[in-house]
Amino acid sequence: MSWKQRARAGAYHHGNLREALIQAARELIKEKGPAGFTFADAARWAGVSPAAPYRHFRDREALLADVAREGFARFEAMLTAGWAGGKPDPLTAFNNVGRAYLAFARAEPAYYAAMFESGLPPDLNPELRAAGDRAFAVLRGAAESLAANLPTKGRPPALMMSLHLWSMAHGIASLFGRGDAGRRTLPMTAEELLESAMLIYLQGLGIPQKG
Amino acid sequence: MSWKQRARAGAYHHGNLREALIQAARELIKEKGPAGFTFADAARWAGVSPAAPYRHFRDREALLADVAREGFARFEAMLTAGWAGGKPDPLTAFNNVGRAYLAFARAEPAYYAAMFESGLPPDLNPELRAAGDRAFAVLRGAAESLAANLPTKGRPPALMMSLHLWSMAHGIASLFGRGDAGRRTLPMTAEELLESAMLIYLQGLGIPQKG
DNA sequence: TGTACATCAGTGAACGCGCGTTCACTGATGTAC
DNA sequence: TGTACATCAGTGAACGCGCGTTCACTGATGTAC
Repeated sequence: MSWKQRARAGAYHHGNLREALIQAARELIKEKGPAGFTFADAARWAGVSPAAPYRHFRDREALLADVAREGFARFEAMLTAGWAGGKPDPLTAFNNVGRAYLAFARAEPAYYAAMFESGLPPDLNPELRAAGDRAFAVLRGAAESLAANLPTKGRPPALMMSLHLWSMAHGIASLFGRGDAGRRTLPMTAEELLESAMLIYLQGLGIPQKG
Repeated sequence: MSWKQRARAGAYHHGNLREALIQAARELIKEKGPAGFTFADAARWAGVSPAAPYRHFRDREALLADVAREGFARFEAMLTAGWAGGKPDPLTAFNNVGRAYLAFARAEPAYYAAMFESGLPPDLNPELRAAGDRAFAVLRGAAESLAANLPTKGRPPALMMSLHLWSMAHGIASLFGRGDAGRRTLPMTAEELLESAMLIYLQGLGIPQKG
């Protein structure tokens, strides 16, 4: 019978309020943007009193930072899956990382906004910064594998190549590939735009295209 | 003496409150982000009563949209100046458009944020949309001039090339070249990153580099 | 050139509202013995 | 296995505050004659 008592009484101790608040923030950010939610909002969404969130987060910004941190972790996982250890070949896998970037931005507009458009200064929050760096490291690893196949002469540093990929994917995602109302319409898909850019870029690097 | 009376009494009729409010919004956005200012804030900054802004803007969002619209107009002017009619040659001028993009983002973080990160849906405000299109038209014109010098065979559409430039410049500016606290540090300048990317990209298009 | 009047652009007081935050509290849970 | 106690995670009432918005108003400006 104790489980039954728990189920009834469970309303008091929420059990996992911390995660519920992050989930609430995501929901509210998706609807109204990173600026469009309040601490009280999140509490209401999670079904607790307005004082409850203070048990878990110092303030609204701390909650927002945790959403961003969690977002970077999922982002990292998605990029890693896109890379797939360089399979079937580094060139294809490199392109797949770009596609994963776009897929994440579209599927998770709330995480994306918290990560990149919330105004949180990346350099002032070490944990957040570290989470972002781990995600970027995936891009860098991919660029390094790809660079290894290039002729040494005139080869750009892998770090730079990874920053090129990051910037291009980020620009396309922010302008044309977002999952919220800020998206600009385009006479092609975001994926096609990225793929065409990568094609020309890789050609410039001297990487032979598949025929 | 009438000028003196004006100077004293001028406090009543502000004279150019509309512009003053836009200026106030820019100042406040620069400090605290697009979400970080209120209608009352702007009025206070401009030195008028909290009811005064209603004579000029329906609400906060209308003011924000006007900031963005004005921003796009200045952006367009800056890109046009960068292009400089394709002088000294289309290739150099094309790169200069990219530099102008970065320069604007760095020099005008408030405009940039209002234009691209305020959450205003671009497709729901025709005037705003038109202002953005005019700015983009500069990129497109530049890409068309550049494309005219390319071998016809395998040449990508100029529209696509201009979208590539836009996305890359935007990605770099948003991540590494912004003028506010959201900037990520980088082991090179944003300009160097853009230039290196363009170099590879143009090589991929078969455009001979200058030696 | 002067006067009367309409219009415009601001005032300032007032309001209801929701937010952030604090506080003493209490119900539920975990643990020592 | 049961009991006492400490700790934890929530309540709910309260507060001060600033915001958005309305309102009747008034000072300044422009214009007709």
